[in-house]
Amino acid sequence: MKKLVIFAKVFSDINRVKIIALMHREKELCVCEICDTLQLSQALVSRHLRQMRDAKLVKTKQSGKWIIYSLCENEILRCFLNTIQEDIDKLPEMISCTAR
Amino acid sequence: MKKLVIFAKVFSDINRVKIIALMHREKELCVCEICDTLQLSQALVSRHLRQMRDAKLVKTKQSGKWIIYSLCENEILRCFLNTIQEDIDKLPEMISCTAR
DNA sequence: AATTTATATAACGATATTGTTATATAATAA
DNA sequence: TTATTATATAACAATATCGTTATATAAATT
Repeated sequence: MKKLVIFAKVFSDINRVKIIALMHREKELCVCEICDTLQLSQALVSRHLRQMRDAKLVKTKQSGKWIIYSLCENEILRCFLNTIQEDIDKLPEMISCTAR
Repeated sequence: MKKLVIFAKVFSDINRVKIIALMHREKELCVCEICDTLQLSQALVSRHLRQMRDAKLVKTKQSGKWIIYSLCENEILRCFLNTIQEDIDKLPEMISCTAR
């Protein structure tokens, strides 16, 4: 129940849901790709990612100067994602990090 | 996506999740049964129920001076509930409204 | 070594949410 | 009609959250 509440908190913000949806579609993303694609400030995205990481919803790996984020495998998350399948198609087109 | 966010907001508070879990187990509840069973103040329960009603997660019917609350049928809700099946068994024993 | 680039964090004001206490409303019982 | 009971709402302080701006850190490039 506590875990559900922690996850629900993550899903209770539209920008975090967009980030999760994008991450689901693209599998792996660096921070600047999220900022550029969703048109959100770097500081905001960084903090949202931190919250998602604290909730153990995303994991990271370093690749040079980039931090690559991806979703963790999780039943609650899978269930959540099922409910927004149509919205995932409506996400903006990916703006890739060309430097990478 | 908006609907998921609205629902997630409801699920982002432990007391609301408890109310929903109890309602799932008991099907129909008046406000005082929720207060007594979960040991929460009437004003607090009343406001939580309002939020859940605004999110169209619960419906009500009047029965004399009691307002009977029950869950709406809903895919996202069903999915949420699946993730907390074990916790539902751990909920406190029902304190029924004897006057009713 | 100095600069640039990617990301994280701190500080801030604005707003939202929580739980409480007090009060209002509305149905029933006396 | 008055009192009681069930529920809703308003007002409040405490705390949390959001998005912003400014700054820190750390890797890579020059």
